[in-house]
Amino acid sequence: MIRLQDIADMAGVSRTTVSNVLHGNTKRVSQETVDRIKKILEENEYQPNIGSMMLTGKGSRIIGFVVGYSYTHGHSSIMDPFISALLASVQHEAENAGYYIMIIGGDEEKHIVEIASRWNVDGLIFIGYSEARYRRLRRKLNKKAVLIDTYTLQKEYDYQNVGIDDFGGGYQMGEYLLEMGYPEALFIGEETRVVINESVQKLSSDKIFSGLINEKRWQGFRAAMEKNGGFCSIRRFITVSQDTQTRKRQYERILPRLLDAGAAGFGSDYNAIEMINFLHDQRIRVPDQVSVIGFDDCVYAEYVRPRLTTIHQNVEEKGAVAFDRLRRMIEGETLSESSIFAPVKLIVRDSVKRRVPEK
Amino acid sequence: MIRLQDIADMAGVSRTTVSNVLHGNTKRVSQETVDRIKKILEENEYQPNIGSMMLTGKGSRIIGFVVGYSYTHGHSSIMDPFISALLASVQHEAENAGYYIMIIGGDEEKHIVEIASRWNVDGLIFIGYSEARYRRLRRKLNKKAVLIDTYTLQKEYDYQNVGIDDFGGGYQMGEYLLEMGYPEALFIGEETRVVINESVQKLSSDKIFSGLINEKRWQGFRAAMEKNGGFCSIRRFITVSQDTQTRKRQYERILPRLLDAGAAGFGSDYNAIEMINFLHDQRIRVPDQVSVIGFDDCVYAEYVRPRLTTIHQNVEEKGAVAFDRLRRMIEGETLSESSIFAPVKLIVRDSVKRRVPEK
DNA sequence: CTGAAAGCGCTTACAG
DNA sequence: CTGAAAGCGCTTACAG
Repeated sequence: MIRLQDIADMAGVSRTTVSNVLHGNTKRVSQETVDRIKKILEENEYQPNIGSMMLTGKGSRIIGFVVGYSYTHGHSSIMDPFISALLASVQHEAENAGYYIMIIGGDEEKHIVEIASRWNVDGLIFIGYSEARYRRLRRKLNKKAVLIDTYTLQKEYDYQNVGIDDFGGGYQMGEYLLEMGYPEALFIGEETRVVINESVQKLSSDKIFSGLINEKRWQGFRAAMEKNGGFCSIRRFITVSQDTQTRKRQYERILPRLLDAGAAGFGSDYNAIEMINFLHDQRIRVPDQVSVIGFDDCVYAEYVRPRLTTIHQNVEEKGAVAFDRLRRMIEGETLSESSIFAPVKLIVRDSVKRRVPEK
Repeated sequence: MIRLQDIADMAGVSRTTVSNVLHGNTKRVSQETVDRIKKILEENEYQPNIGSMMLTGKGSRIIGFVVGYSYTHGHSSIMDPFISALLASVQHEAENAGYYIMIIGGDEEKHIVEIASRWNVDGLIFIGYSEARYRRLRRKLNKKAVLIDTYTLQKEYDYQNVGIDDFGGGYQMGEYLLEMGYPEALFIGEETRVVINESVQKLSSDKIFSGLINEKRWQGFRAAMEKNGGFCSIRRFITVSQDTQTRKRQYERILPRLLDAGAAGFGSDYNAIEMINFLHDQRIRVPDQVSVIGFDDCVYAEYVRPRLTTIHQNVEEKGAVAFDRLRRMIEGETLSESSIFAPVKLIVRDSVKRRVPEK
C-alpha cells in the first residue's frame, strides 16, 4: 500500500504539500508542483488509508444501507425482491463512485446510531422508515440521509425522499379496472407494522411506512373510480394482516365479495400473486372469473402464470437516484427539491380480462 | 464517543493499562485493577474507534461478501433469491457477533484485492467462485476466507468450503423420478460462465462454479437411475445457455424428448419454474403430461402453481455456518475439516405425478 | 510558496 | 505492577 509519504518522497516535497493538492488547497502551491504531484498521484493510483481518513474526521466513504424492518411477508427483508433490487442498484452505483455499502439491520434505533457513529458513515439510505421514526433517530445522528418511499411532511435540506407517484399508480390501476368493466373492484393492501423489540404498540401513532403508501395508492384508485361521478366506498379498501396464516383466512372471508366485484387491485405484486395462488387452489380461474392487478412490477410478475398485469416502477433507477442524491449531499451540494417522485406506468399482461356484460 | 483515555481517567490508570486488560495481557496487571477496569469498560459500553483499529493493524471487523458474477439469469446476482437469502443470513449472524458486512462486487480480481486491502477486512466470504479463480486471487491476498459452494481439490487451512451434498441431492432426485415411473427422465442444468471484462475465454479451462455443481448433481441423478442395473446415457444430461432467449429456443428443441421421457430434474428451481411456465404457455400440463423437479427449494418453490417438488437445502443455516467458521478462523482457531457438506432432502409437492403405465 | 509539528485514538516494546 | 513514549497514516493551523 502506497502512503502519502511515499508520494511526497517521489515528488521531493513534504506530506503537507501533497495533502494540500489532494484537497484542492492549491492556491498556496505553485502550479508546477501541483501538476507534478497530481501526475505522481495518478501514476501510483494513490488511495488514502481509510483508517487515517476516519481518524482525521474526513469521512469514511461508507454508506449505511438501513433496512427498517427485519421481516417482510415472513422473510428477512433483504430477501424481499424489491429491497434486494434496490440494494443491488445502490451497491452498483456506490462501487462506481468509490463508496462502499455497509448493511445495517435497522430494527433498533440505538443500534443504528451506534454503528453510524462508530464507523463514521458518510451518509445513510433508509428503506421502510416512517418519518416519525426517522426524526427520532435524527436527533441523535447528524448524517446526510436519503429516505426511500417515506412520505415526509416537513421540508428539510439535510435529508431527501426518493419515492414514486403512488397516487398516480393507484389512479392508473383504478382507471384500467374501470375501463375493463369493474366499477366495483376492491383494493387490497397489507398492513405494515414495525416490530421494535417487544413493543409494536409504541409505534401505533406513527404513520407507518407501507401503511401510508397503500393509503396513497388507494386514494388514487378511489379517485379514478369516482372520476365519472361514480362512488367508491371506503369499504372497498381492505387491509389484510402481515401474518400469512391470518391473511389466508382473510382471503377466504373476502372471497364472496371478490367474486362479486370480479376484480381487485393490490398494494403489491406479492399479495397479488398470493391471491392468484389462493384462487388457483380454490379452483377459481384468473382472469376468467377474477381479474387481479399488482403494484411494483417485481421480477416475479413475469414469472407467474397468468403473467401479472401491474403498475411498473423502476427500482433500479430509484436506487441510482437515491445514491446520486446522497452522494451530492455528502459532497456538499445543496439540492433544490427535498422530494422526488418517479413516474409509474401500467403494464398490461394477462391477469385482467375484460368483463363480459351479463345477459 | 467514549475513548480509551476516558476510561483510563475514570479508573485512574494510564491508557496502556486499559489497553492491556482489553487485550487480555493481564498477567502484568493486578487482579484488582483488572476487575475495576473491566467493570468500567462494561458500564460505558466501550467500543474502540474503528479508524484506530485499522491504523494499528488490529483488524477492522469487516467481512467482505464477494459475489463472483454480477449477473445470474439476467439479473444482478444480489437479486438472486439464493444469494440474497445467503446475504441475509450472513448479515444477521455478523451483526450479532459484532462484525460488519461490506458487499464487494467480485467481477474484477484486481478490484477485490484493492478493496480488501484498503479496508483491511478481517475475512472474506466468496460465493460463486471457482477454486482456480480463488487461488489466483489468493496469491495477492492474505486473508481468511470461506468459499460457498466451491469444490476445492486441495486441502488448505486458511480457507474453507461450505457446501451441500450435491451428489446426494441429485441421487434423491433421480431415485424419486425412477420410483414415480420415469426411468428415462432428463436432467437439465444451466451453464455458468463468469465474464471478466471482455474475456470469457480466459476461464474456459477453469472448473466453473455452477458447472461443477450441476455436474455433481447430474452424477447423483445418474447413479440413482443406474442403481438397479439400469443405464443412464450422458445424452440425458442437457446443458442450457445462460442467455434467456437462447434457453427458450433450447427448451423448444428439447420438448419432444421431454414429452417422451415424461419428466425432468433441474439443476435449479429457477430453471424448473421457467420450464413449468414454458410448458404452460405451450398448453402442456404439469404434472399431468410432464413432471418437473427442482433443486434448492428457494422461496418461490411454494409460490408457484403447481407447487414445486424439489431438493431442499437450508440456505439460512449455510450462511450461519459459513460465517461461524470464518469468525473462528479470524479469531485464531484452527478448524479440523477443510470442507463441510450439509445434507439435503427431497420435498414432495405437486409438480411430479406418478406415471400411469400405458396400455 | 513550502514544511515542521501537533493531533486524531489506539497499541506495544520498553523503562522503571 | 504501571506508565511514558513512539508509531500507525493522515490533516491542518501556523511558522518561515
